[in-house]
Amino acid sequence: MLAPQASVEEGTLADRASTRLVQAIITGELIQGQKLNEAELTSLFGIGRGPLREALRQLEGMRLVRRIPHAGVRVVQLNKDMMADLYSVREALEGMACRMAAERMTDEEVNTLLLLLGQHAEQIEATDGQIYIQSEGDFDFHYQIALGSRNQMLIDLLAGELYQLLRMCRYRTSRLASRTRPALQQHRQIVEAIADRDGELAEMLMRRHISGAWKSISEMMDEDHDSKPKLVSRTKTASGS
Amino acid sequence: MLAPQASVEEGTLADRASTRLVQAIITGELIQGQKLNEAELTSLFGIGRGPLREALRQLEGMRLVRRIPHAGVRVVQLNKDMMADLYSVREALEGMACRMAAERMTDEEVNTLLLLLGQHAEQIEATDGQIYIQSEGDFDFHYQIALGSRNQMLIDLLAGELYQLLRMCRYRTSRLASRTRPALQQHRQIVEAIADRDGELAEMLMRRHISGAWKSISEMMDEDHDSKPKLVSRTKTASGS
DNA sequence: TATCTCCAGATTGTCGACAATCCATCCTTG
DNA sequence: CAAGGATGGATTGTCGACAATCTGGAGATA
Repeated sequence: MLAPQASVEEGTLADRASTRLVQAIITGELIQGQKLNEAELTSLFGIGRGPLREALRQLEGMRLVRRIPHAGVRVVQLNKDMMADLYSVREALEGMACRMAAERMTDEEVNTLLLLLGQHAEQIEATDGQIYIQSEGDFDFHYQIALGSRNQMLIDLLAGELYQLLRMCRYRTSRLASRTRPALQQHRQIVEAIADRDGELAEMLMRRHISGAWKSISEMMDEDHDSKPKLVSRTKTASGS
Repeated sequence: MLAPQASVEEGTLADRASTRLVQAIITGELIQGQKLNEAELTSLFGIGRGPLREALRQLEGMRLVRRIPHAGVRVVQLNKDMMADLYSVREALEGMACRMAAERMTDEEVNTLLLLLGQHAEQIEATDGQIYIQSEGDFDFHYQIALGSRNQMLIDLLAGELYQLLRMCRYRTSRLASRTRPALQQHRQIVEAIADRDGELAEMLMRRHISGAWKSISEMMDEDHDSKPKLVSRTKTASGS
């Protein structure tokens, strides 16, 4: 279960609880669909219910939990439909971000991207193509491009709520996705287009990169779904409710 | 000032406070940049600080307020950059929504859209082209198209956080935007493309519609900005009681 | 006079206790 | 025995009070 002690000691208790919960949900420490009991969490975190409830409200805004009045909050269920929605939205948003980044990024930022590609290539060689996808935060390729768009709202969306959901997807599908080398190659092409200040091409390549990733993940999920009886889900995979 | 009594009596106090605050911010009852004092709001709403703080966390997630730890929350300042960002994001998102809607909407939904256009035309004639933009909620054209996309994440974004920000923009610029008739004409073309199930064209028309709207608003803001000596100050934004 | 320090008031952050609501179980009743 | 309703426990929603932090100004010192 979750470690009873927080690692950082800065910020308000609500904010700290929020980041801890985000991490716990993304890594799977908190199972999808699991009911989050306030009393348990408060005693676990050693905080009162006030800050905890504020944190939960924040998580609700990030779509990481679903809250039903008088019935508690549950960790979100990442079904295939939701992931498809996420990748579609990312395709539109990151495509735009990529075009803007090509137009607005400084040369230094482009160099940073190139450096990133080098590091990723090394990681792939060192781990034989396993953990490329796991790179996070400042080191994430897509994150850097979002920053380059200079569109704060876009940055907030891609680096905030949608990014957390994406990390959640990656954690659940990392054992499936083994297409790190083609991904790296596509990243190279994208950076090349950005370096050439070719916004149109950069957008197109990014969109293709994301839709291709989804196609690959989608297929692998189907195979995985067939082989295993899968965890407890609602009656049908179709759009619920 | 805000009315001291809530109109609806359902849901938790936090949720009710949230919707009231959203409304107050959008309509300008709460001035942009204004500091939100918890004590004032609690006595005004007749609720405790717990629910109020939860509501404020929620508003923060919608980008309607900015919170600084130990320094309180302020209503967001809608400057031109932020509005430009919003319209860019909308262009990408609504463009995609429009394409998906053309592919996925039922014929009944398309008919609903046509009906909407008729109502809007009537309103324009009745008010001589004034209040078309103000239509909201279920009756909003863009909202209906978002619903037609069948992408829940897209719907949440466009009908949720981004929609509130858009309404806020509209309230601030309604006196400027008098291009209701060309907008209606563009809406007609979009519905036509959707009815023809031509997703590509529908997307393109929607993107052009939104970017055109922004260009118009942007120019009018510049003119308005020149005529007046600016009224937004960074400090001491008179927290009038 | 300008600047620094320190204090008091105000505001935000946090906690514990109480009230309202929901859920599962058991009991009654046909 | 099945169906419906009552009941107790658990959980969420809410409030008031206390602690931590910030802000603004008064006063001292160079």
